[in-house]
Amino acid sequence: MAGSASALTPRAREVVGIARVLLEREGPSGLSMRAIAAGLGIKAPSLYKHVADKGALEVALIAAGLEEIAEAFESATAGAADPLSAIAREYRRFALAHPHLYRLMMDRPLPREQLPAGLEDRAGSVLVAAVGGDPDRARAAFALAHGMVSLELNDRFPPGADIGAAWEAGLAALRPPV
Amino acid sequence: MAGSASALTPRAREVVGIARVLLEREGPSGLSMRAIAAGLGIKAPSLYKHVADKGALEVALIAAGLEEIAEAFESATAGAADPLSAIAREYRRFALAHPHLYRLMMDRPLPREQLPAGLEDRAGSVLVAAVGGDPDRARAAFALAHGMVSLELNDRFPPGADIGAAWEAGLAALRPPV
DNA sequence: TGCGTCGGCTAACGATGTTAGCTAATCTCC
DNA sequence: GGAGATTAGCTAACATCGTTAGCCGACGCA
Repeated sequence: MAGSASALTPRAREVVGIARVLLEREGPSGLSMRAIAAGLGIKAPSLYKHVADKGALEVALIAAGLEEIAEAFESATAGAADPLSAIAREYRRFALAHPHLYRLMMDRPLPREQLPAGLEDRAGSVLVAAVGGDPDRARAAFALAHGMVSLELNDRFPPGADIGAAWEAGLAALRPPV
Repeated sequence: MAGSASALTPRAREVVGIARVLLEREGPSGLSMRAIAAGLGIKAPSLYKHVADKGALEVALIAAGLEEIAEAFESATAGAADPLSAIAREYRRFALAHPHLYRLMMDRPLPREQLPAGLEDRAGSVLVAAVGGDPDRARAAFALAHGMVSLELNDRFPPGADIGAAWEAGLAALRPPV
């Protein structure tokens, strides 16, 4: 019985909704309990009637993000000629569209116990298939993708680097052999 | 004239030294100005006589970490038969030995202006050579390495995953062609 | 001797997450 | 319909955080 998103009361879902907007619009420093409360027209302490603490709120955001990624993977690979590239495209698109959420999701240990069961495997199994069935290659591909977007979001490549070409170089190396 | 580590006064270097110990031992939440000051037997406001603010202190830690990595790369590739594997080994070793410092270094945009000039390129050029000269492959290798250690540090691989095998799968794909 | 810089100090401010305890409204049930 | 319980808000407050202002003693040096 992990506290999954569906276990949230309607008002709690509003809280998470505002939190999401604030995080995406103003970054992590804008995600304060007082700001979230203000977005709902209430005061900060009242939030604790709906959410255990800020950590639980973040877990809800993480779970929502993971679900969006899993759905994107599933629909992108359905009948795709090159599923690995399709996944890579979706992964990068998500990270660039939601940079603060992506960091919140990835820059800390996974709170497995508090996540809906099976969520983690959903995205994983699609990737294993796309890479040809080898879980080690799938993990390398996961690392490549996470590393690429993480470095891109944190402005780690030298100015002028052709990030698309770097992606293609990595994917070409990891694409399943014919 | 970026404020490089060598531009620090001796007392400031002590401050950074305590900060490093605190960060590595207690994690980012243990890295407070008051705790650093206590480690020196003084009070927090006195720190500002030696360091501009907490951000500058973090930049000093980041610069120190980058220098250590660059040195490790250089000595590990000197005359190595398989330089790419040597770099990968050093990279992972550093990240696992200093997880909190690694996160501090990587989980944010690079403060290029405040870093000693050339520091960034030092590690980069070694990697480009190790991968066979193609900068795109070098960036993919960088992403692979950062992704692998980031996922490992954040406990992102399923329990029981053979992380060494995943590394090898990725490196094998990116190793320069004979 | 006197002046200036250096490196401490205390007091305080504003922001953060969070708790305790109150209250008004609403729901449930006899 | 009235009584009790639950819900969902509130104010006040606390500890902790980074940081600033302003004071003061010790030391170097002319």
